[in-house]
Amino acid sequence: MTETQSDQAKFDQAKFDQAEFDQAEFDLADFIPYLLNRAAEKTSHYFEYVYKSKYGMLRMEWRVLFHLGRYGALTAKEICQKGDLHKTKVSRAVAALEDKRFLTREAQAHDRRYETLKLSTQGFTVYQDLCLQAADFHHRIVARLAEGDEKALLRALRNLIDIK
Amino acid sequence: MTETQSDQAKFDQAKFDQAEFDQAEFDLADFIPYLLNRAAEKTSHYFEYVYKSKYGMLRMEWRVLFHLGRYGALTAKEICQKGDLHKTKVSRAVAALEDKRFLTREAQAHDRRYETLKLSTQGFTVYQDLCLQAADFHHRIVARLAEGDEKALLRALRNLIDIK
DNA sequence: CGCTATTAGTTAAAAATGTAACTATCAAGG
DNA sequence: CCTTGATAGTTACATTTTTAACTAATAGCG
Repeated sequence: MTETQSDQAKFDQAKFDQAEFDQAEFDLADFIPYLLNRAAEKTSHYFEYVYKSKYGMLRMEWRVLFHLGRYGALTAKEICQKGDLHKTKVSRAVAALEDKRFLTREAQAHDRRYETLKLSTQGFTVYQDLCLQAADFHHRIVARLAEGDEKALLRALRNLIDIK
Repeated sequence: MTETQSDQAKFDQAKFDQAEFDQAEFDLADFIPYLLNRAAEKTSHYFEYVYKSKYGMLRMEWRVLFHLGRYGALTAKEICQKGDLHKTKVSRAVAALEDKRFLTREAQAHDRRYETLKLSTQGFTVYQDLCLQAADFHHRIVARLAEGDEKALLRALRNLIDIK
C-alpha cells in the first residue's frame, strides 16, 4: 500500500520533470528518423517473409538480386554505389547468391579486378517472382495511403536518400 | 579483345532478358519498403553519431531513453509496446542505461515482476540535450522537403507504422 | 492451499553486421 | 620492367541482433 503510493509518487514526479522541459515546439514521437525506421521495419518485415521462406534469402541477397534484375549485369562496385551499400555486404550477398546458383560471375578481360555479375536463368526467374510479389505488396501499401500522399512520400524519400 | 566482346555480349543478353520481363507497371527502384529503408538508414546514420560519440549510446539505448523522457516512468513491457520492440532489445538497453546511471529501476509492490523504469537526473539531462539536437536535425530534414510534403510524409509514415 | 499455466524480464547460443586488415590486380613514374 | 600507390573484392575478427530457453513471480482453478 505504502509501496504502491511511492510508485505512484515517482510516476507523478516523472510527469512533472517532463512538463518542466519545454518541448512544445517539437515532439520526439514525430521525429522523422524514428518514424522512418519504424515504417521501414514494419514494411520490410512482411516482405522479408516472402524471400526468406520461399528462397532462403537474406535482405542483402534480395537487394543484390533486385539490382541485377532491375539494371542488368553489374560489378559489385556498381551495386555498392547504386544501393549505398558497403562492399563487404555485397561481397557476402554475391557469394550466397552464387551458392544458390542465382548468379554467375566473370572477371572482366580488360581489368581482372572487376567481376561482371549476371543473374542465371534460375536467378532471373526468382527475380521475376519476387518482383511480382513486390509490386503486389507495393500496391497494397499505396492503397492504405491518403489520396495524393503516395507522390509526396516518394518525393520525400528520394530527397532524404540523397542527403550528403 | 575477344574476351571484352564476350563481356559485352553477356551484358546485352542481360538487358534483353530484362526487357522481356514486362515491368512497365512497377519499377523496383520505387518499391516503398526499399526507399523507406534507404531513407531510414541515411537519416539514422547522422543522428547515431550524436548519441554515440557524446554518450557512448547504442540505438536501442537512445530509443529507450527517449521513451522514458517523452512519456515518463514506464515498465519495460510498456516500452516494448509503444516502440514495437522485442523484450530482449529493451532488456539489454535498460541494463546499459542503468550501468551509465541514466535510469533507475524499482520492482512494483503489487506485482514484483514489473519494474518501474525512470530516468535519473543525469539521464534526464542527457535526454534534454539529445532532444534539442533531435529537434534541430528534424527541422533541417523538414527544410529539405517540398512545401506541404512534411504533413504527407508524417501521415504516410504513421499509417504504415500501424500496419497489422 | 497446491497444481498448472501465464507473464515480465534475463541469459545463452546462433546468426548477422560492421570494422579492419588482407590479397590480387592494375596504373604511373622513373 | 620495377617500385610505389591505388583499387576491387575477400577474409577474419569484434560487435550487435535474433532466437530460444530460462528464472522468478503471479493468476486461476480445483
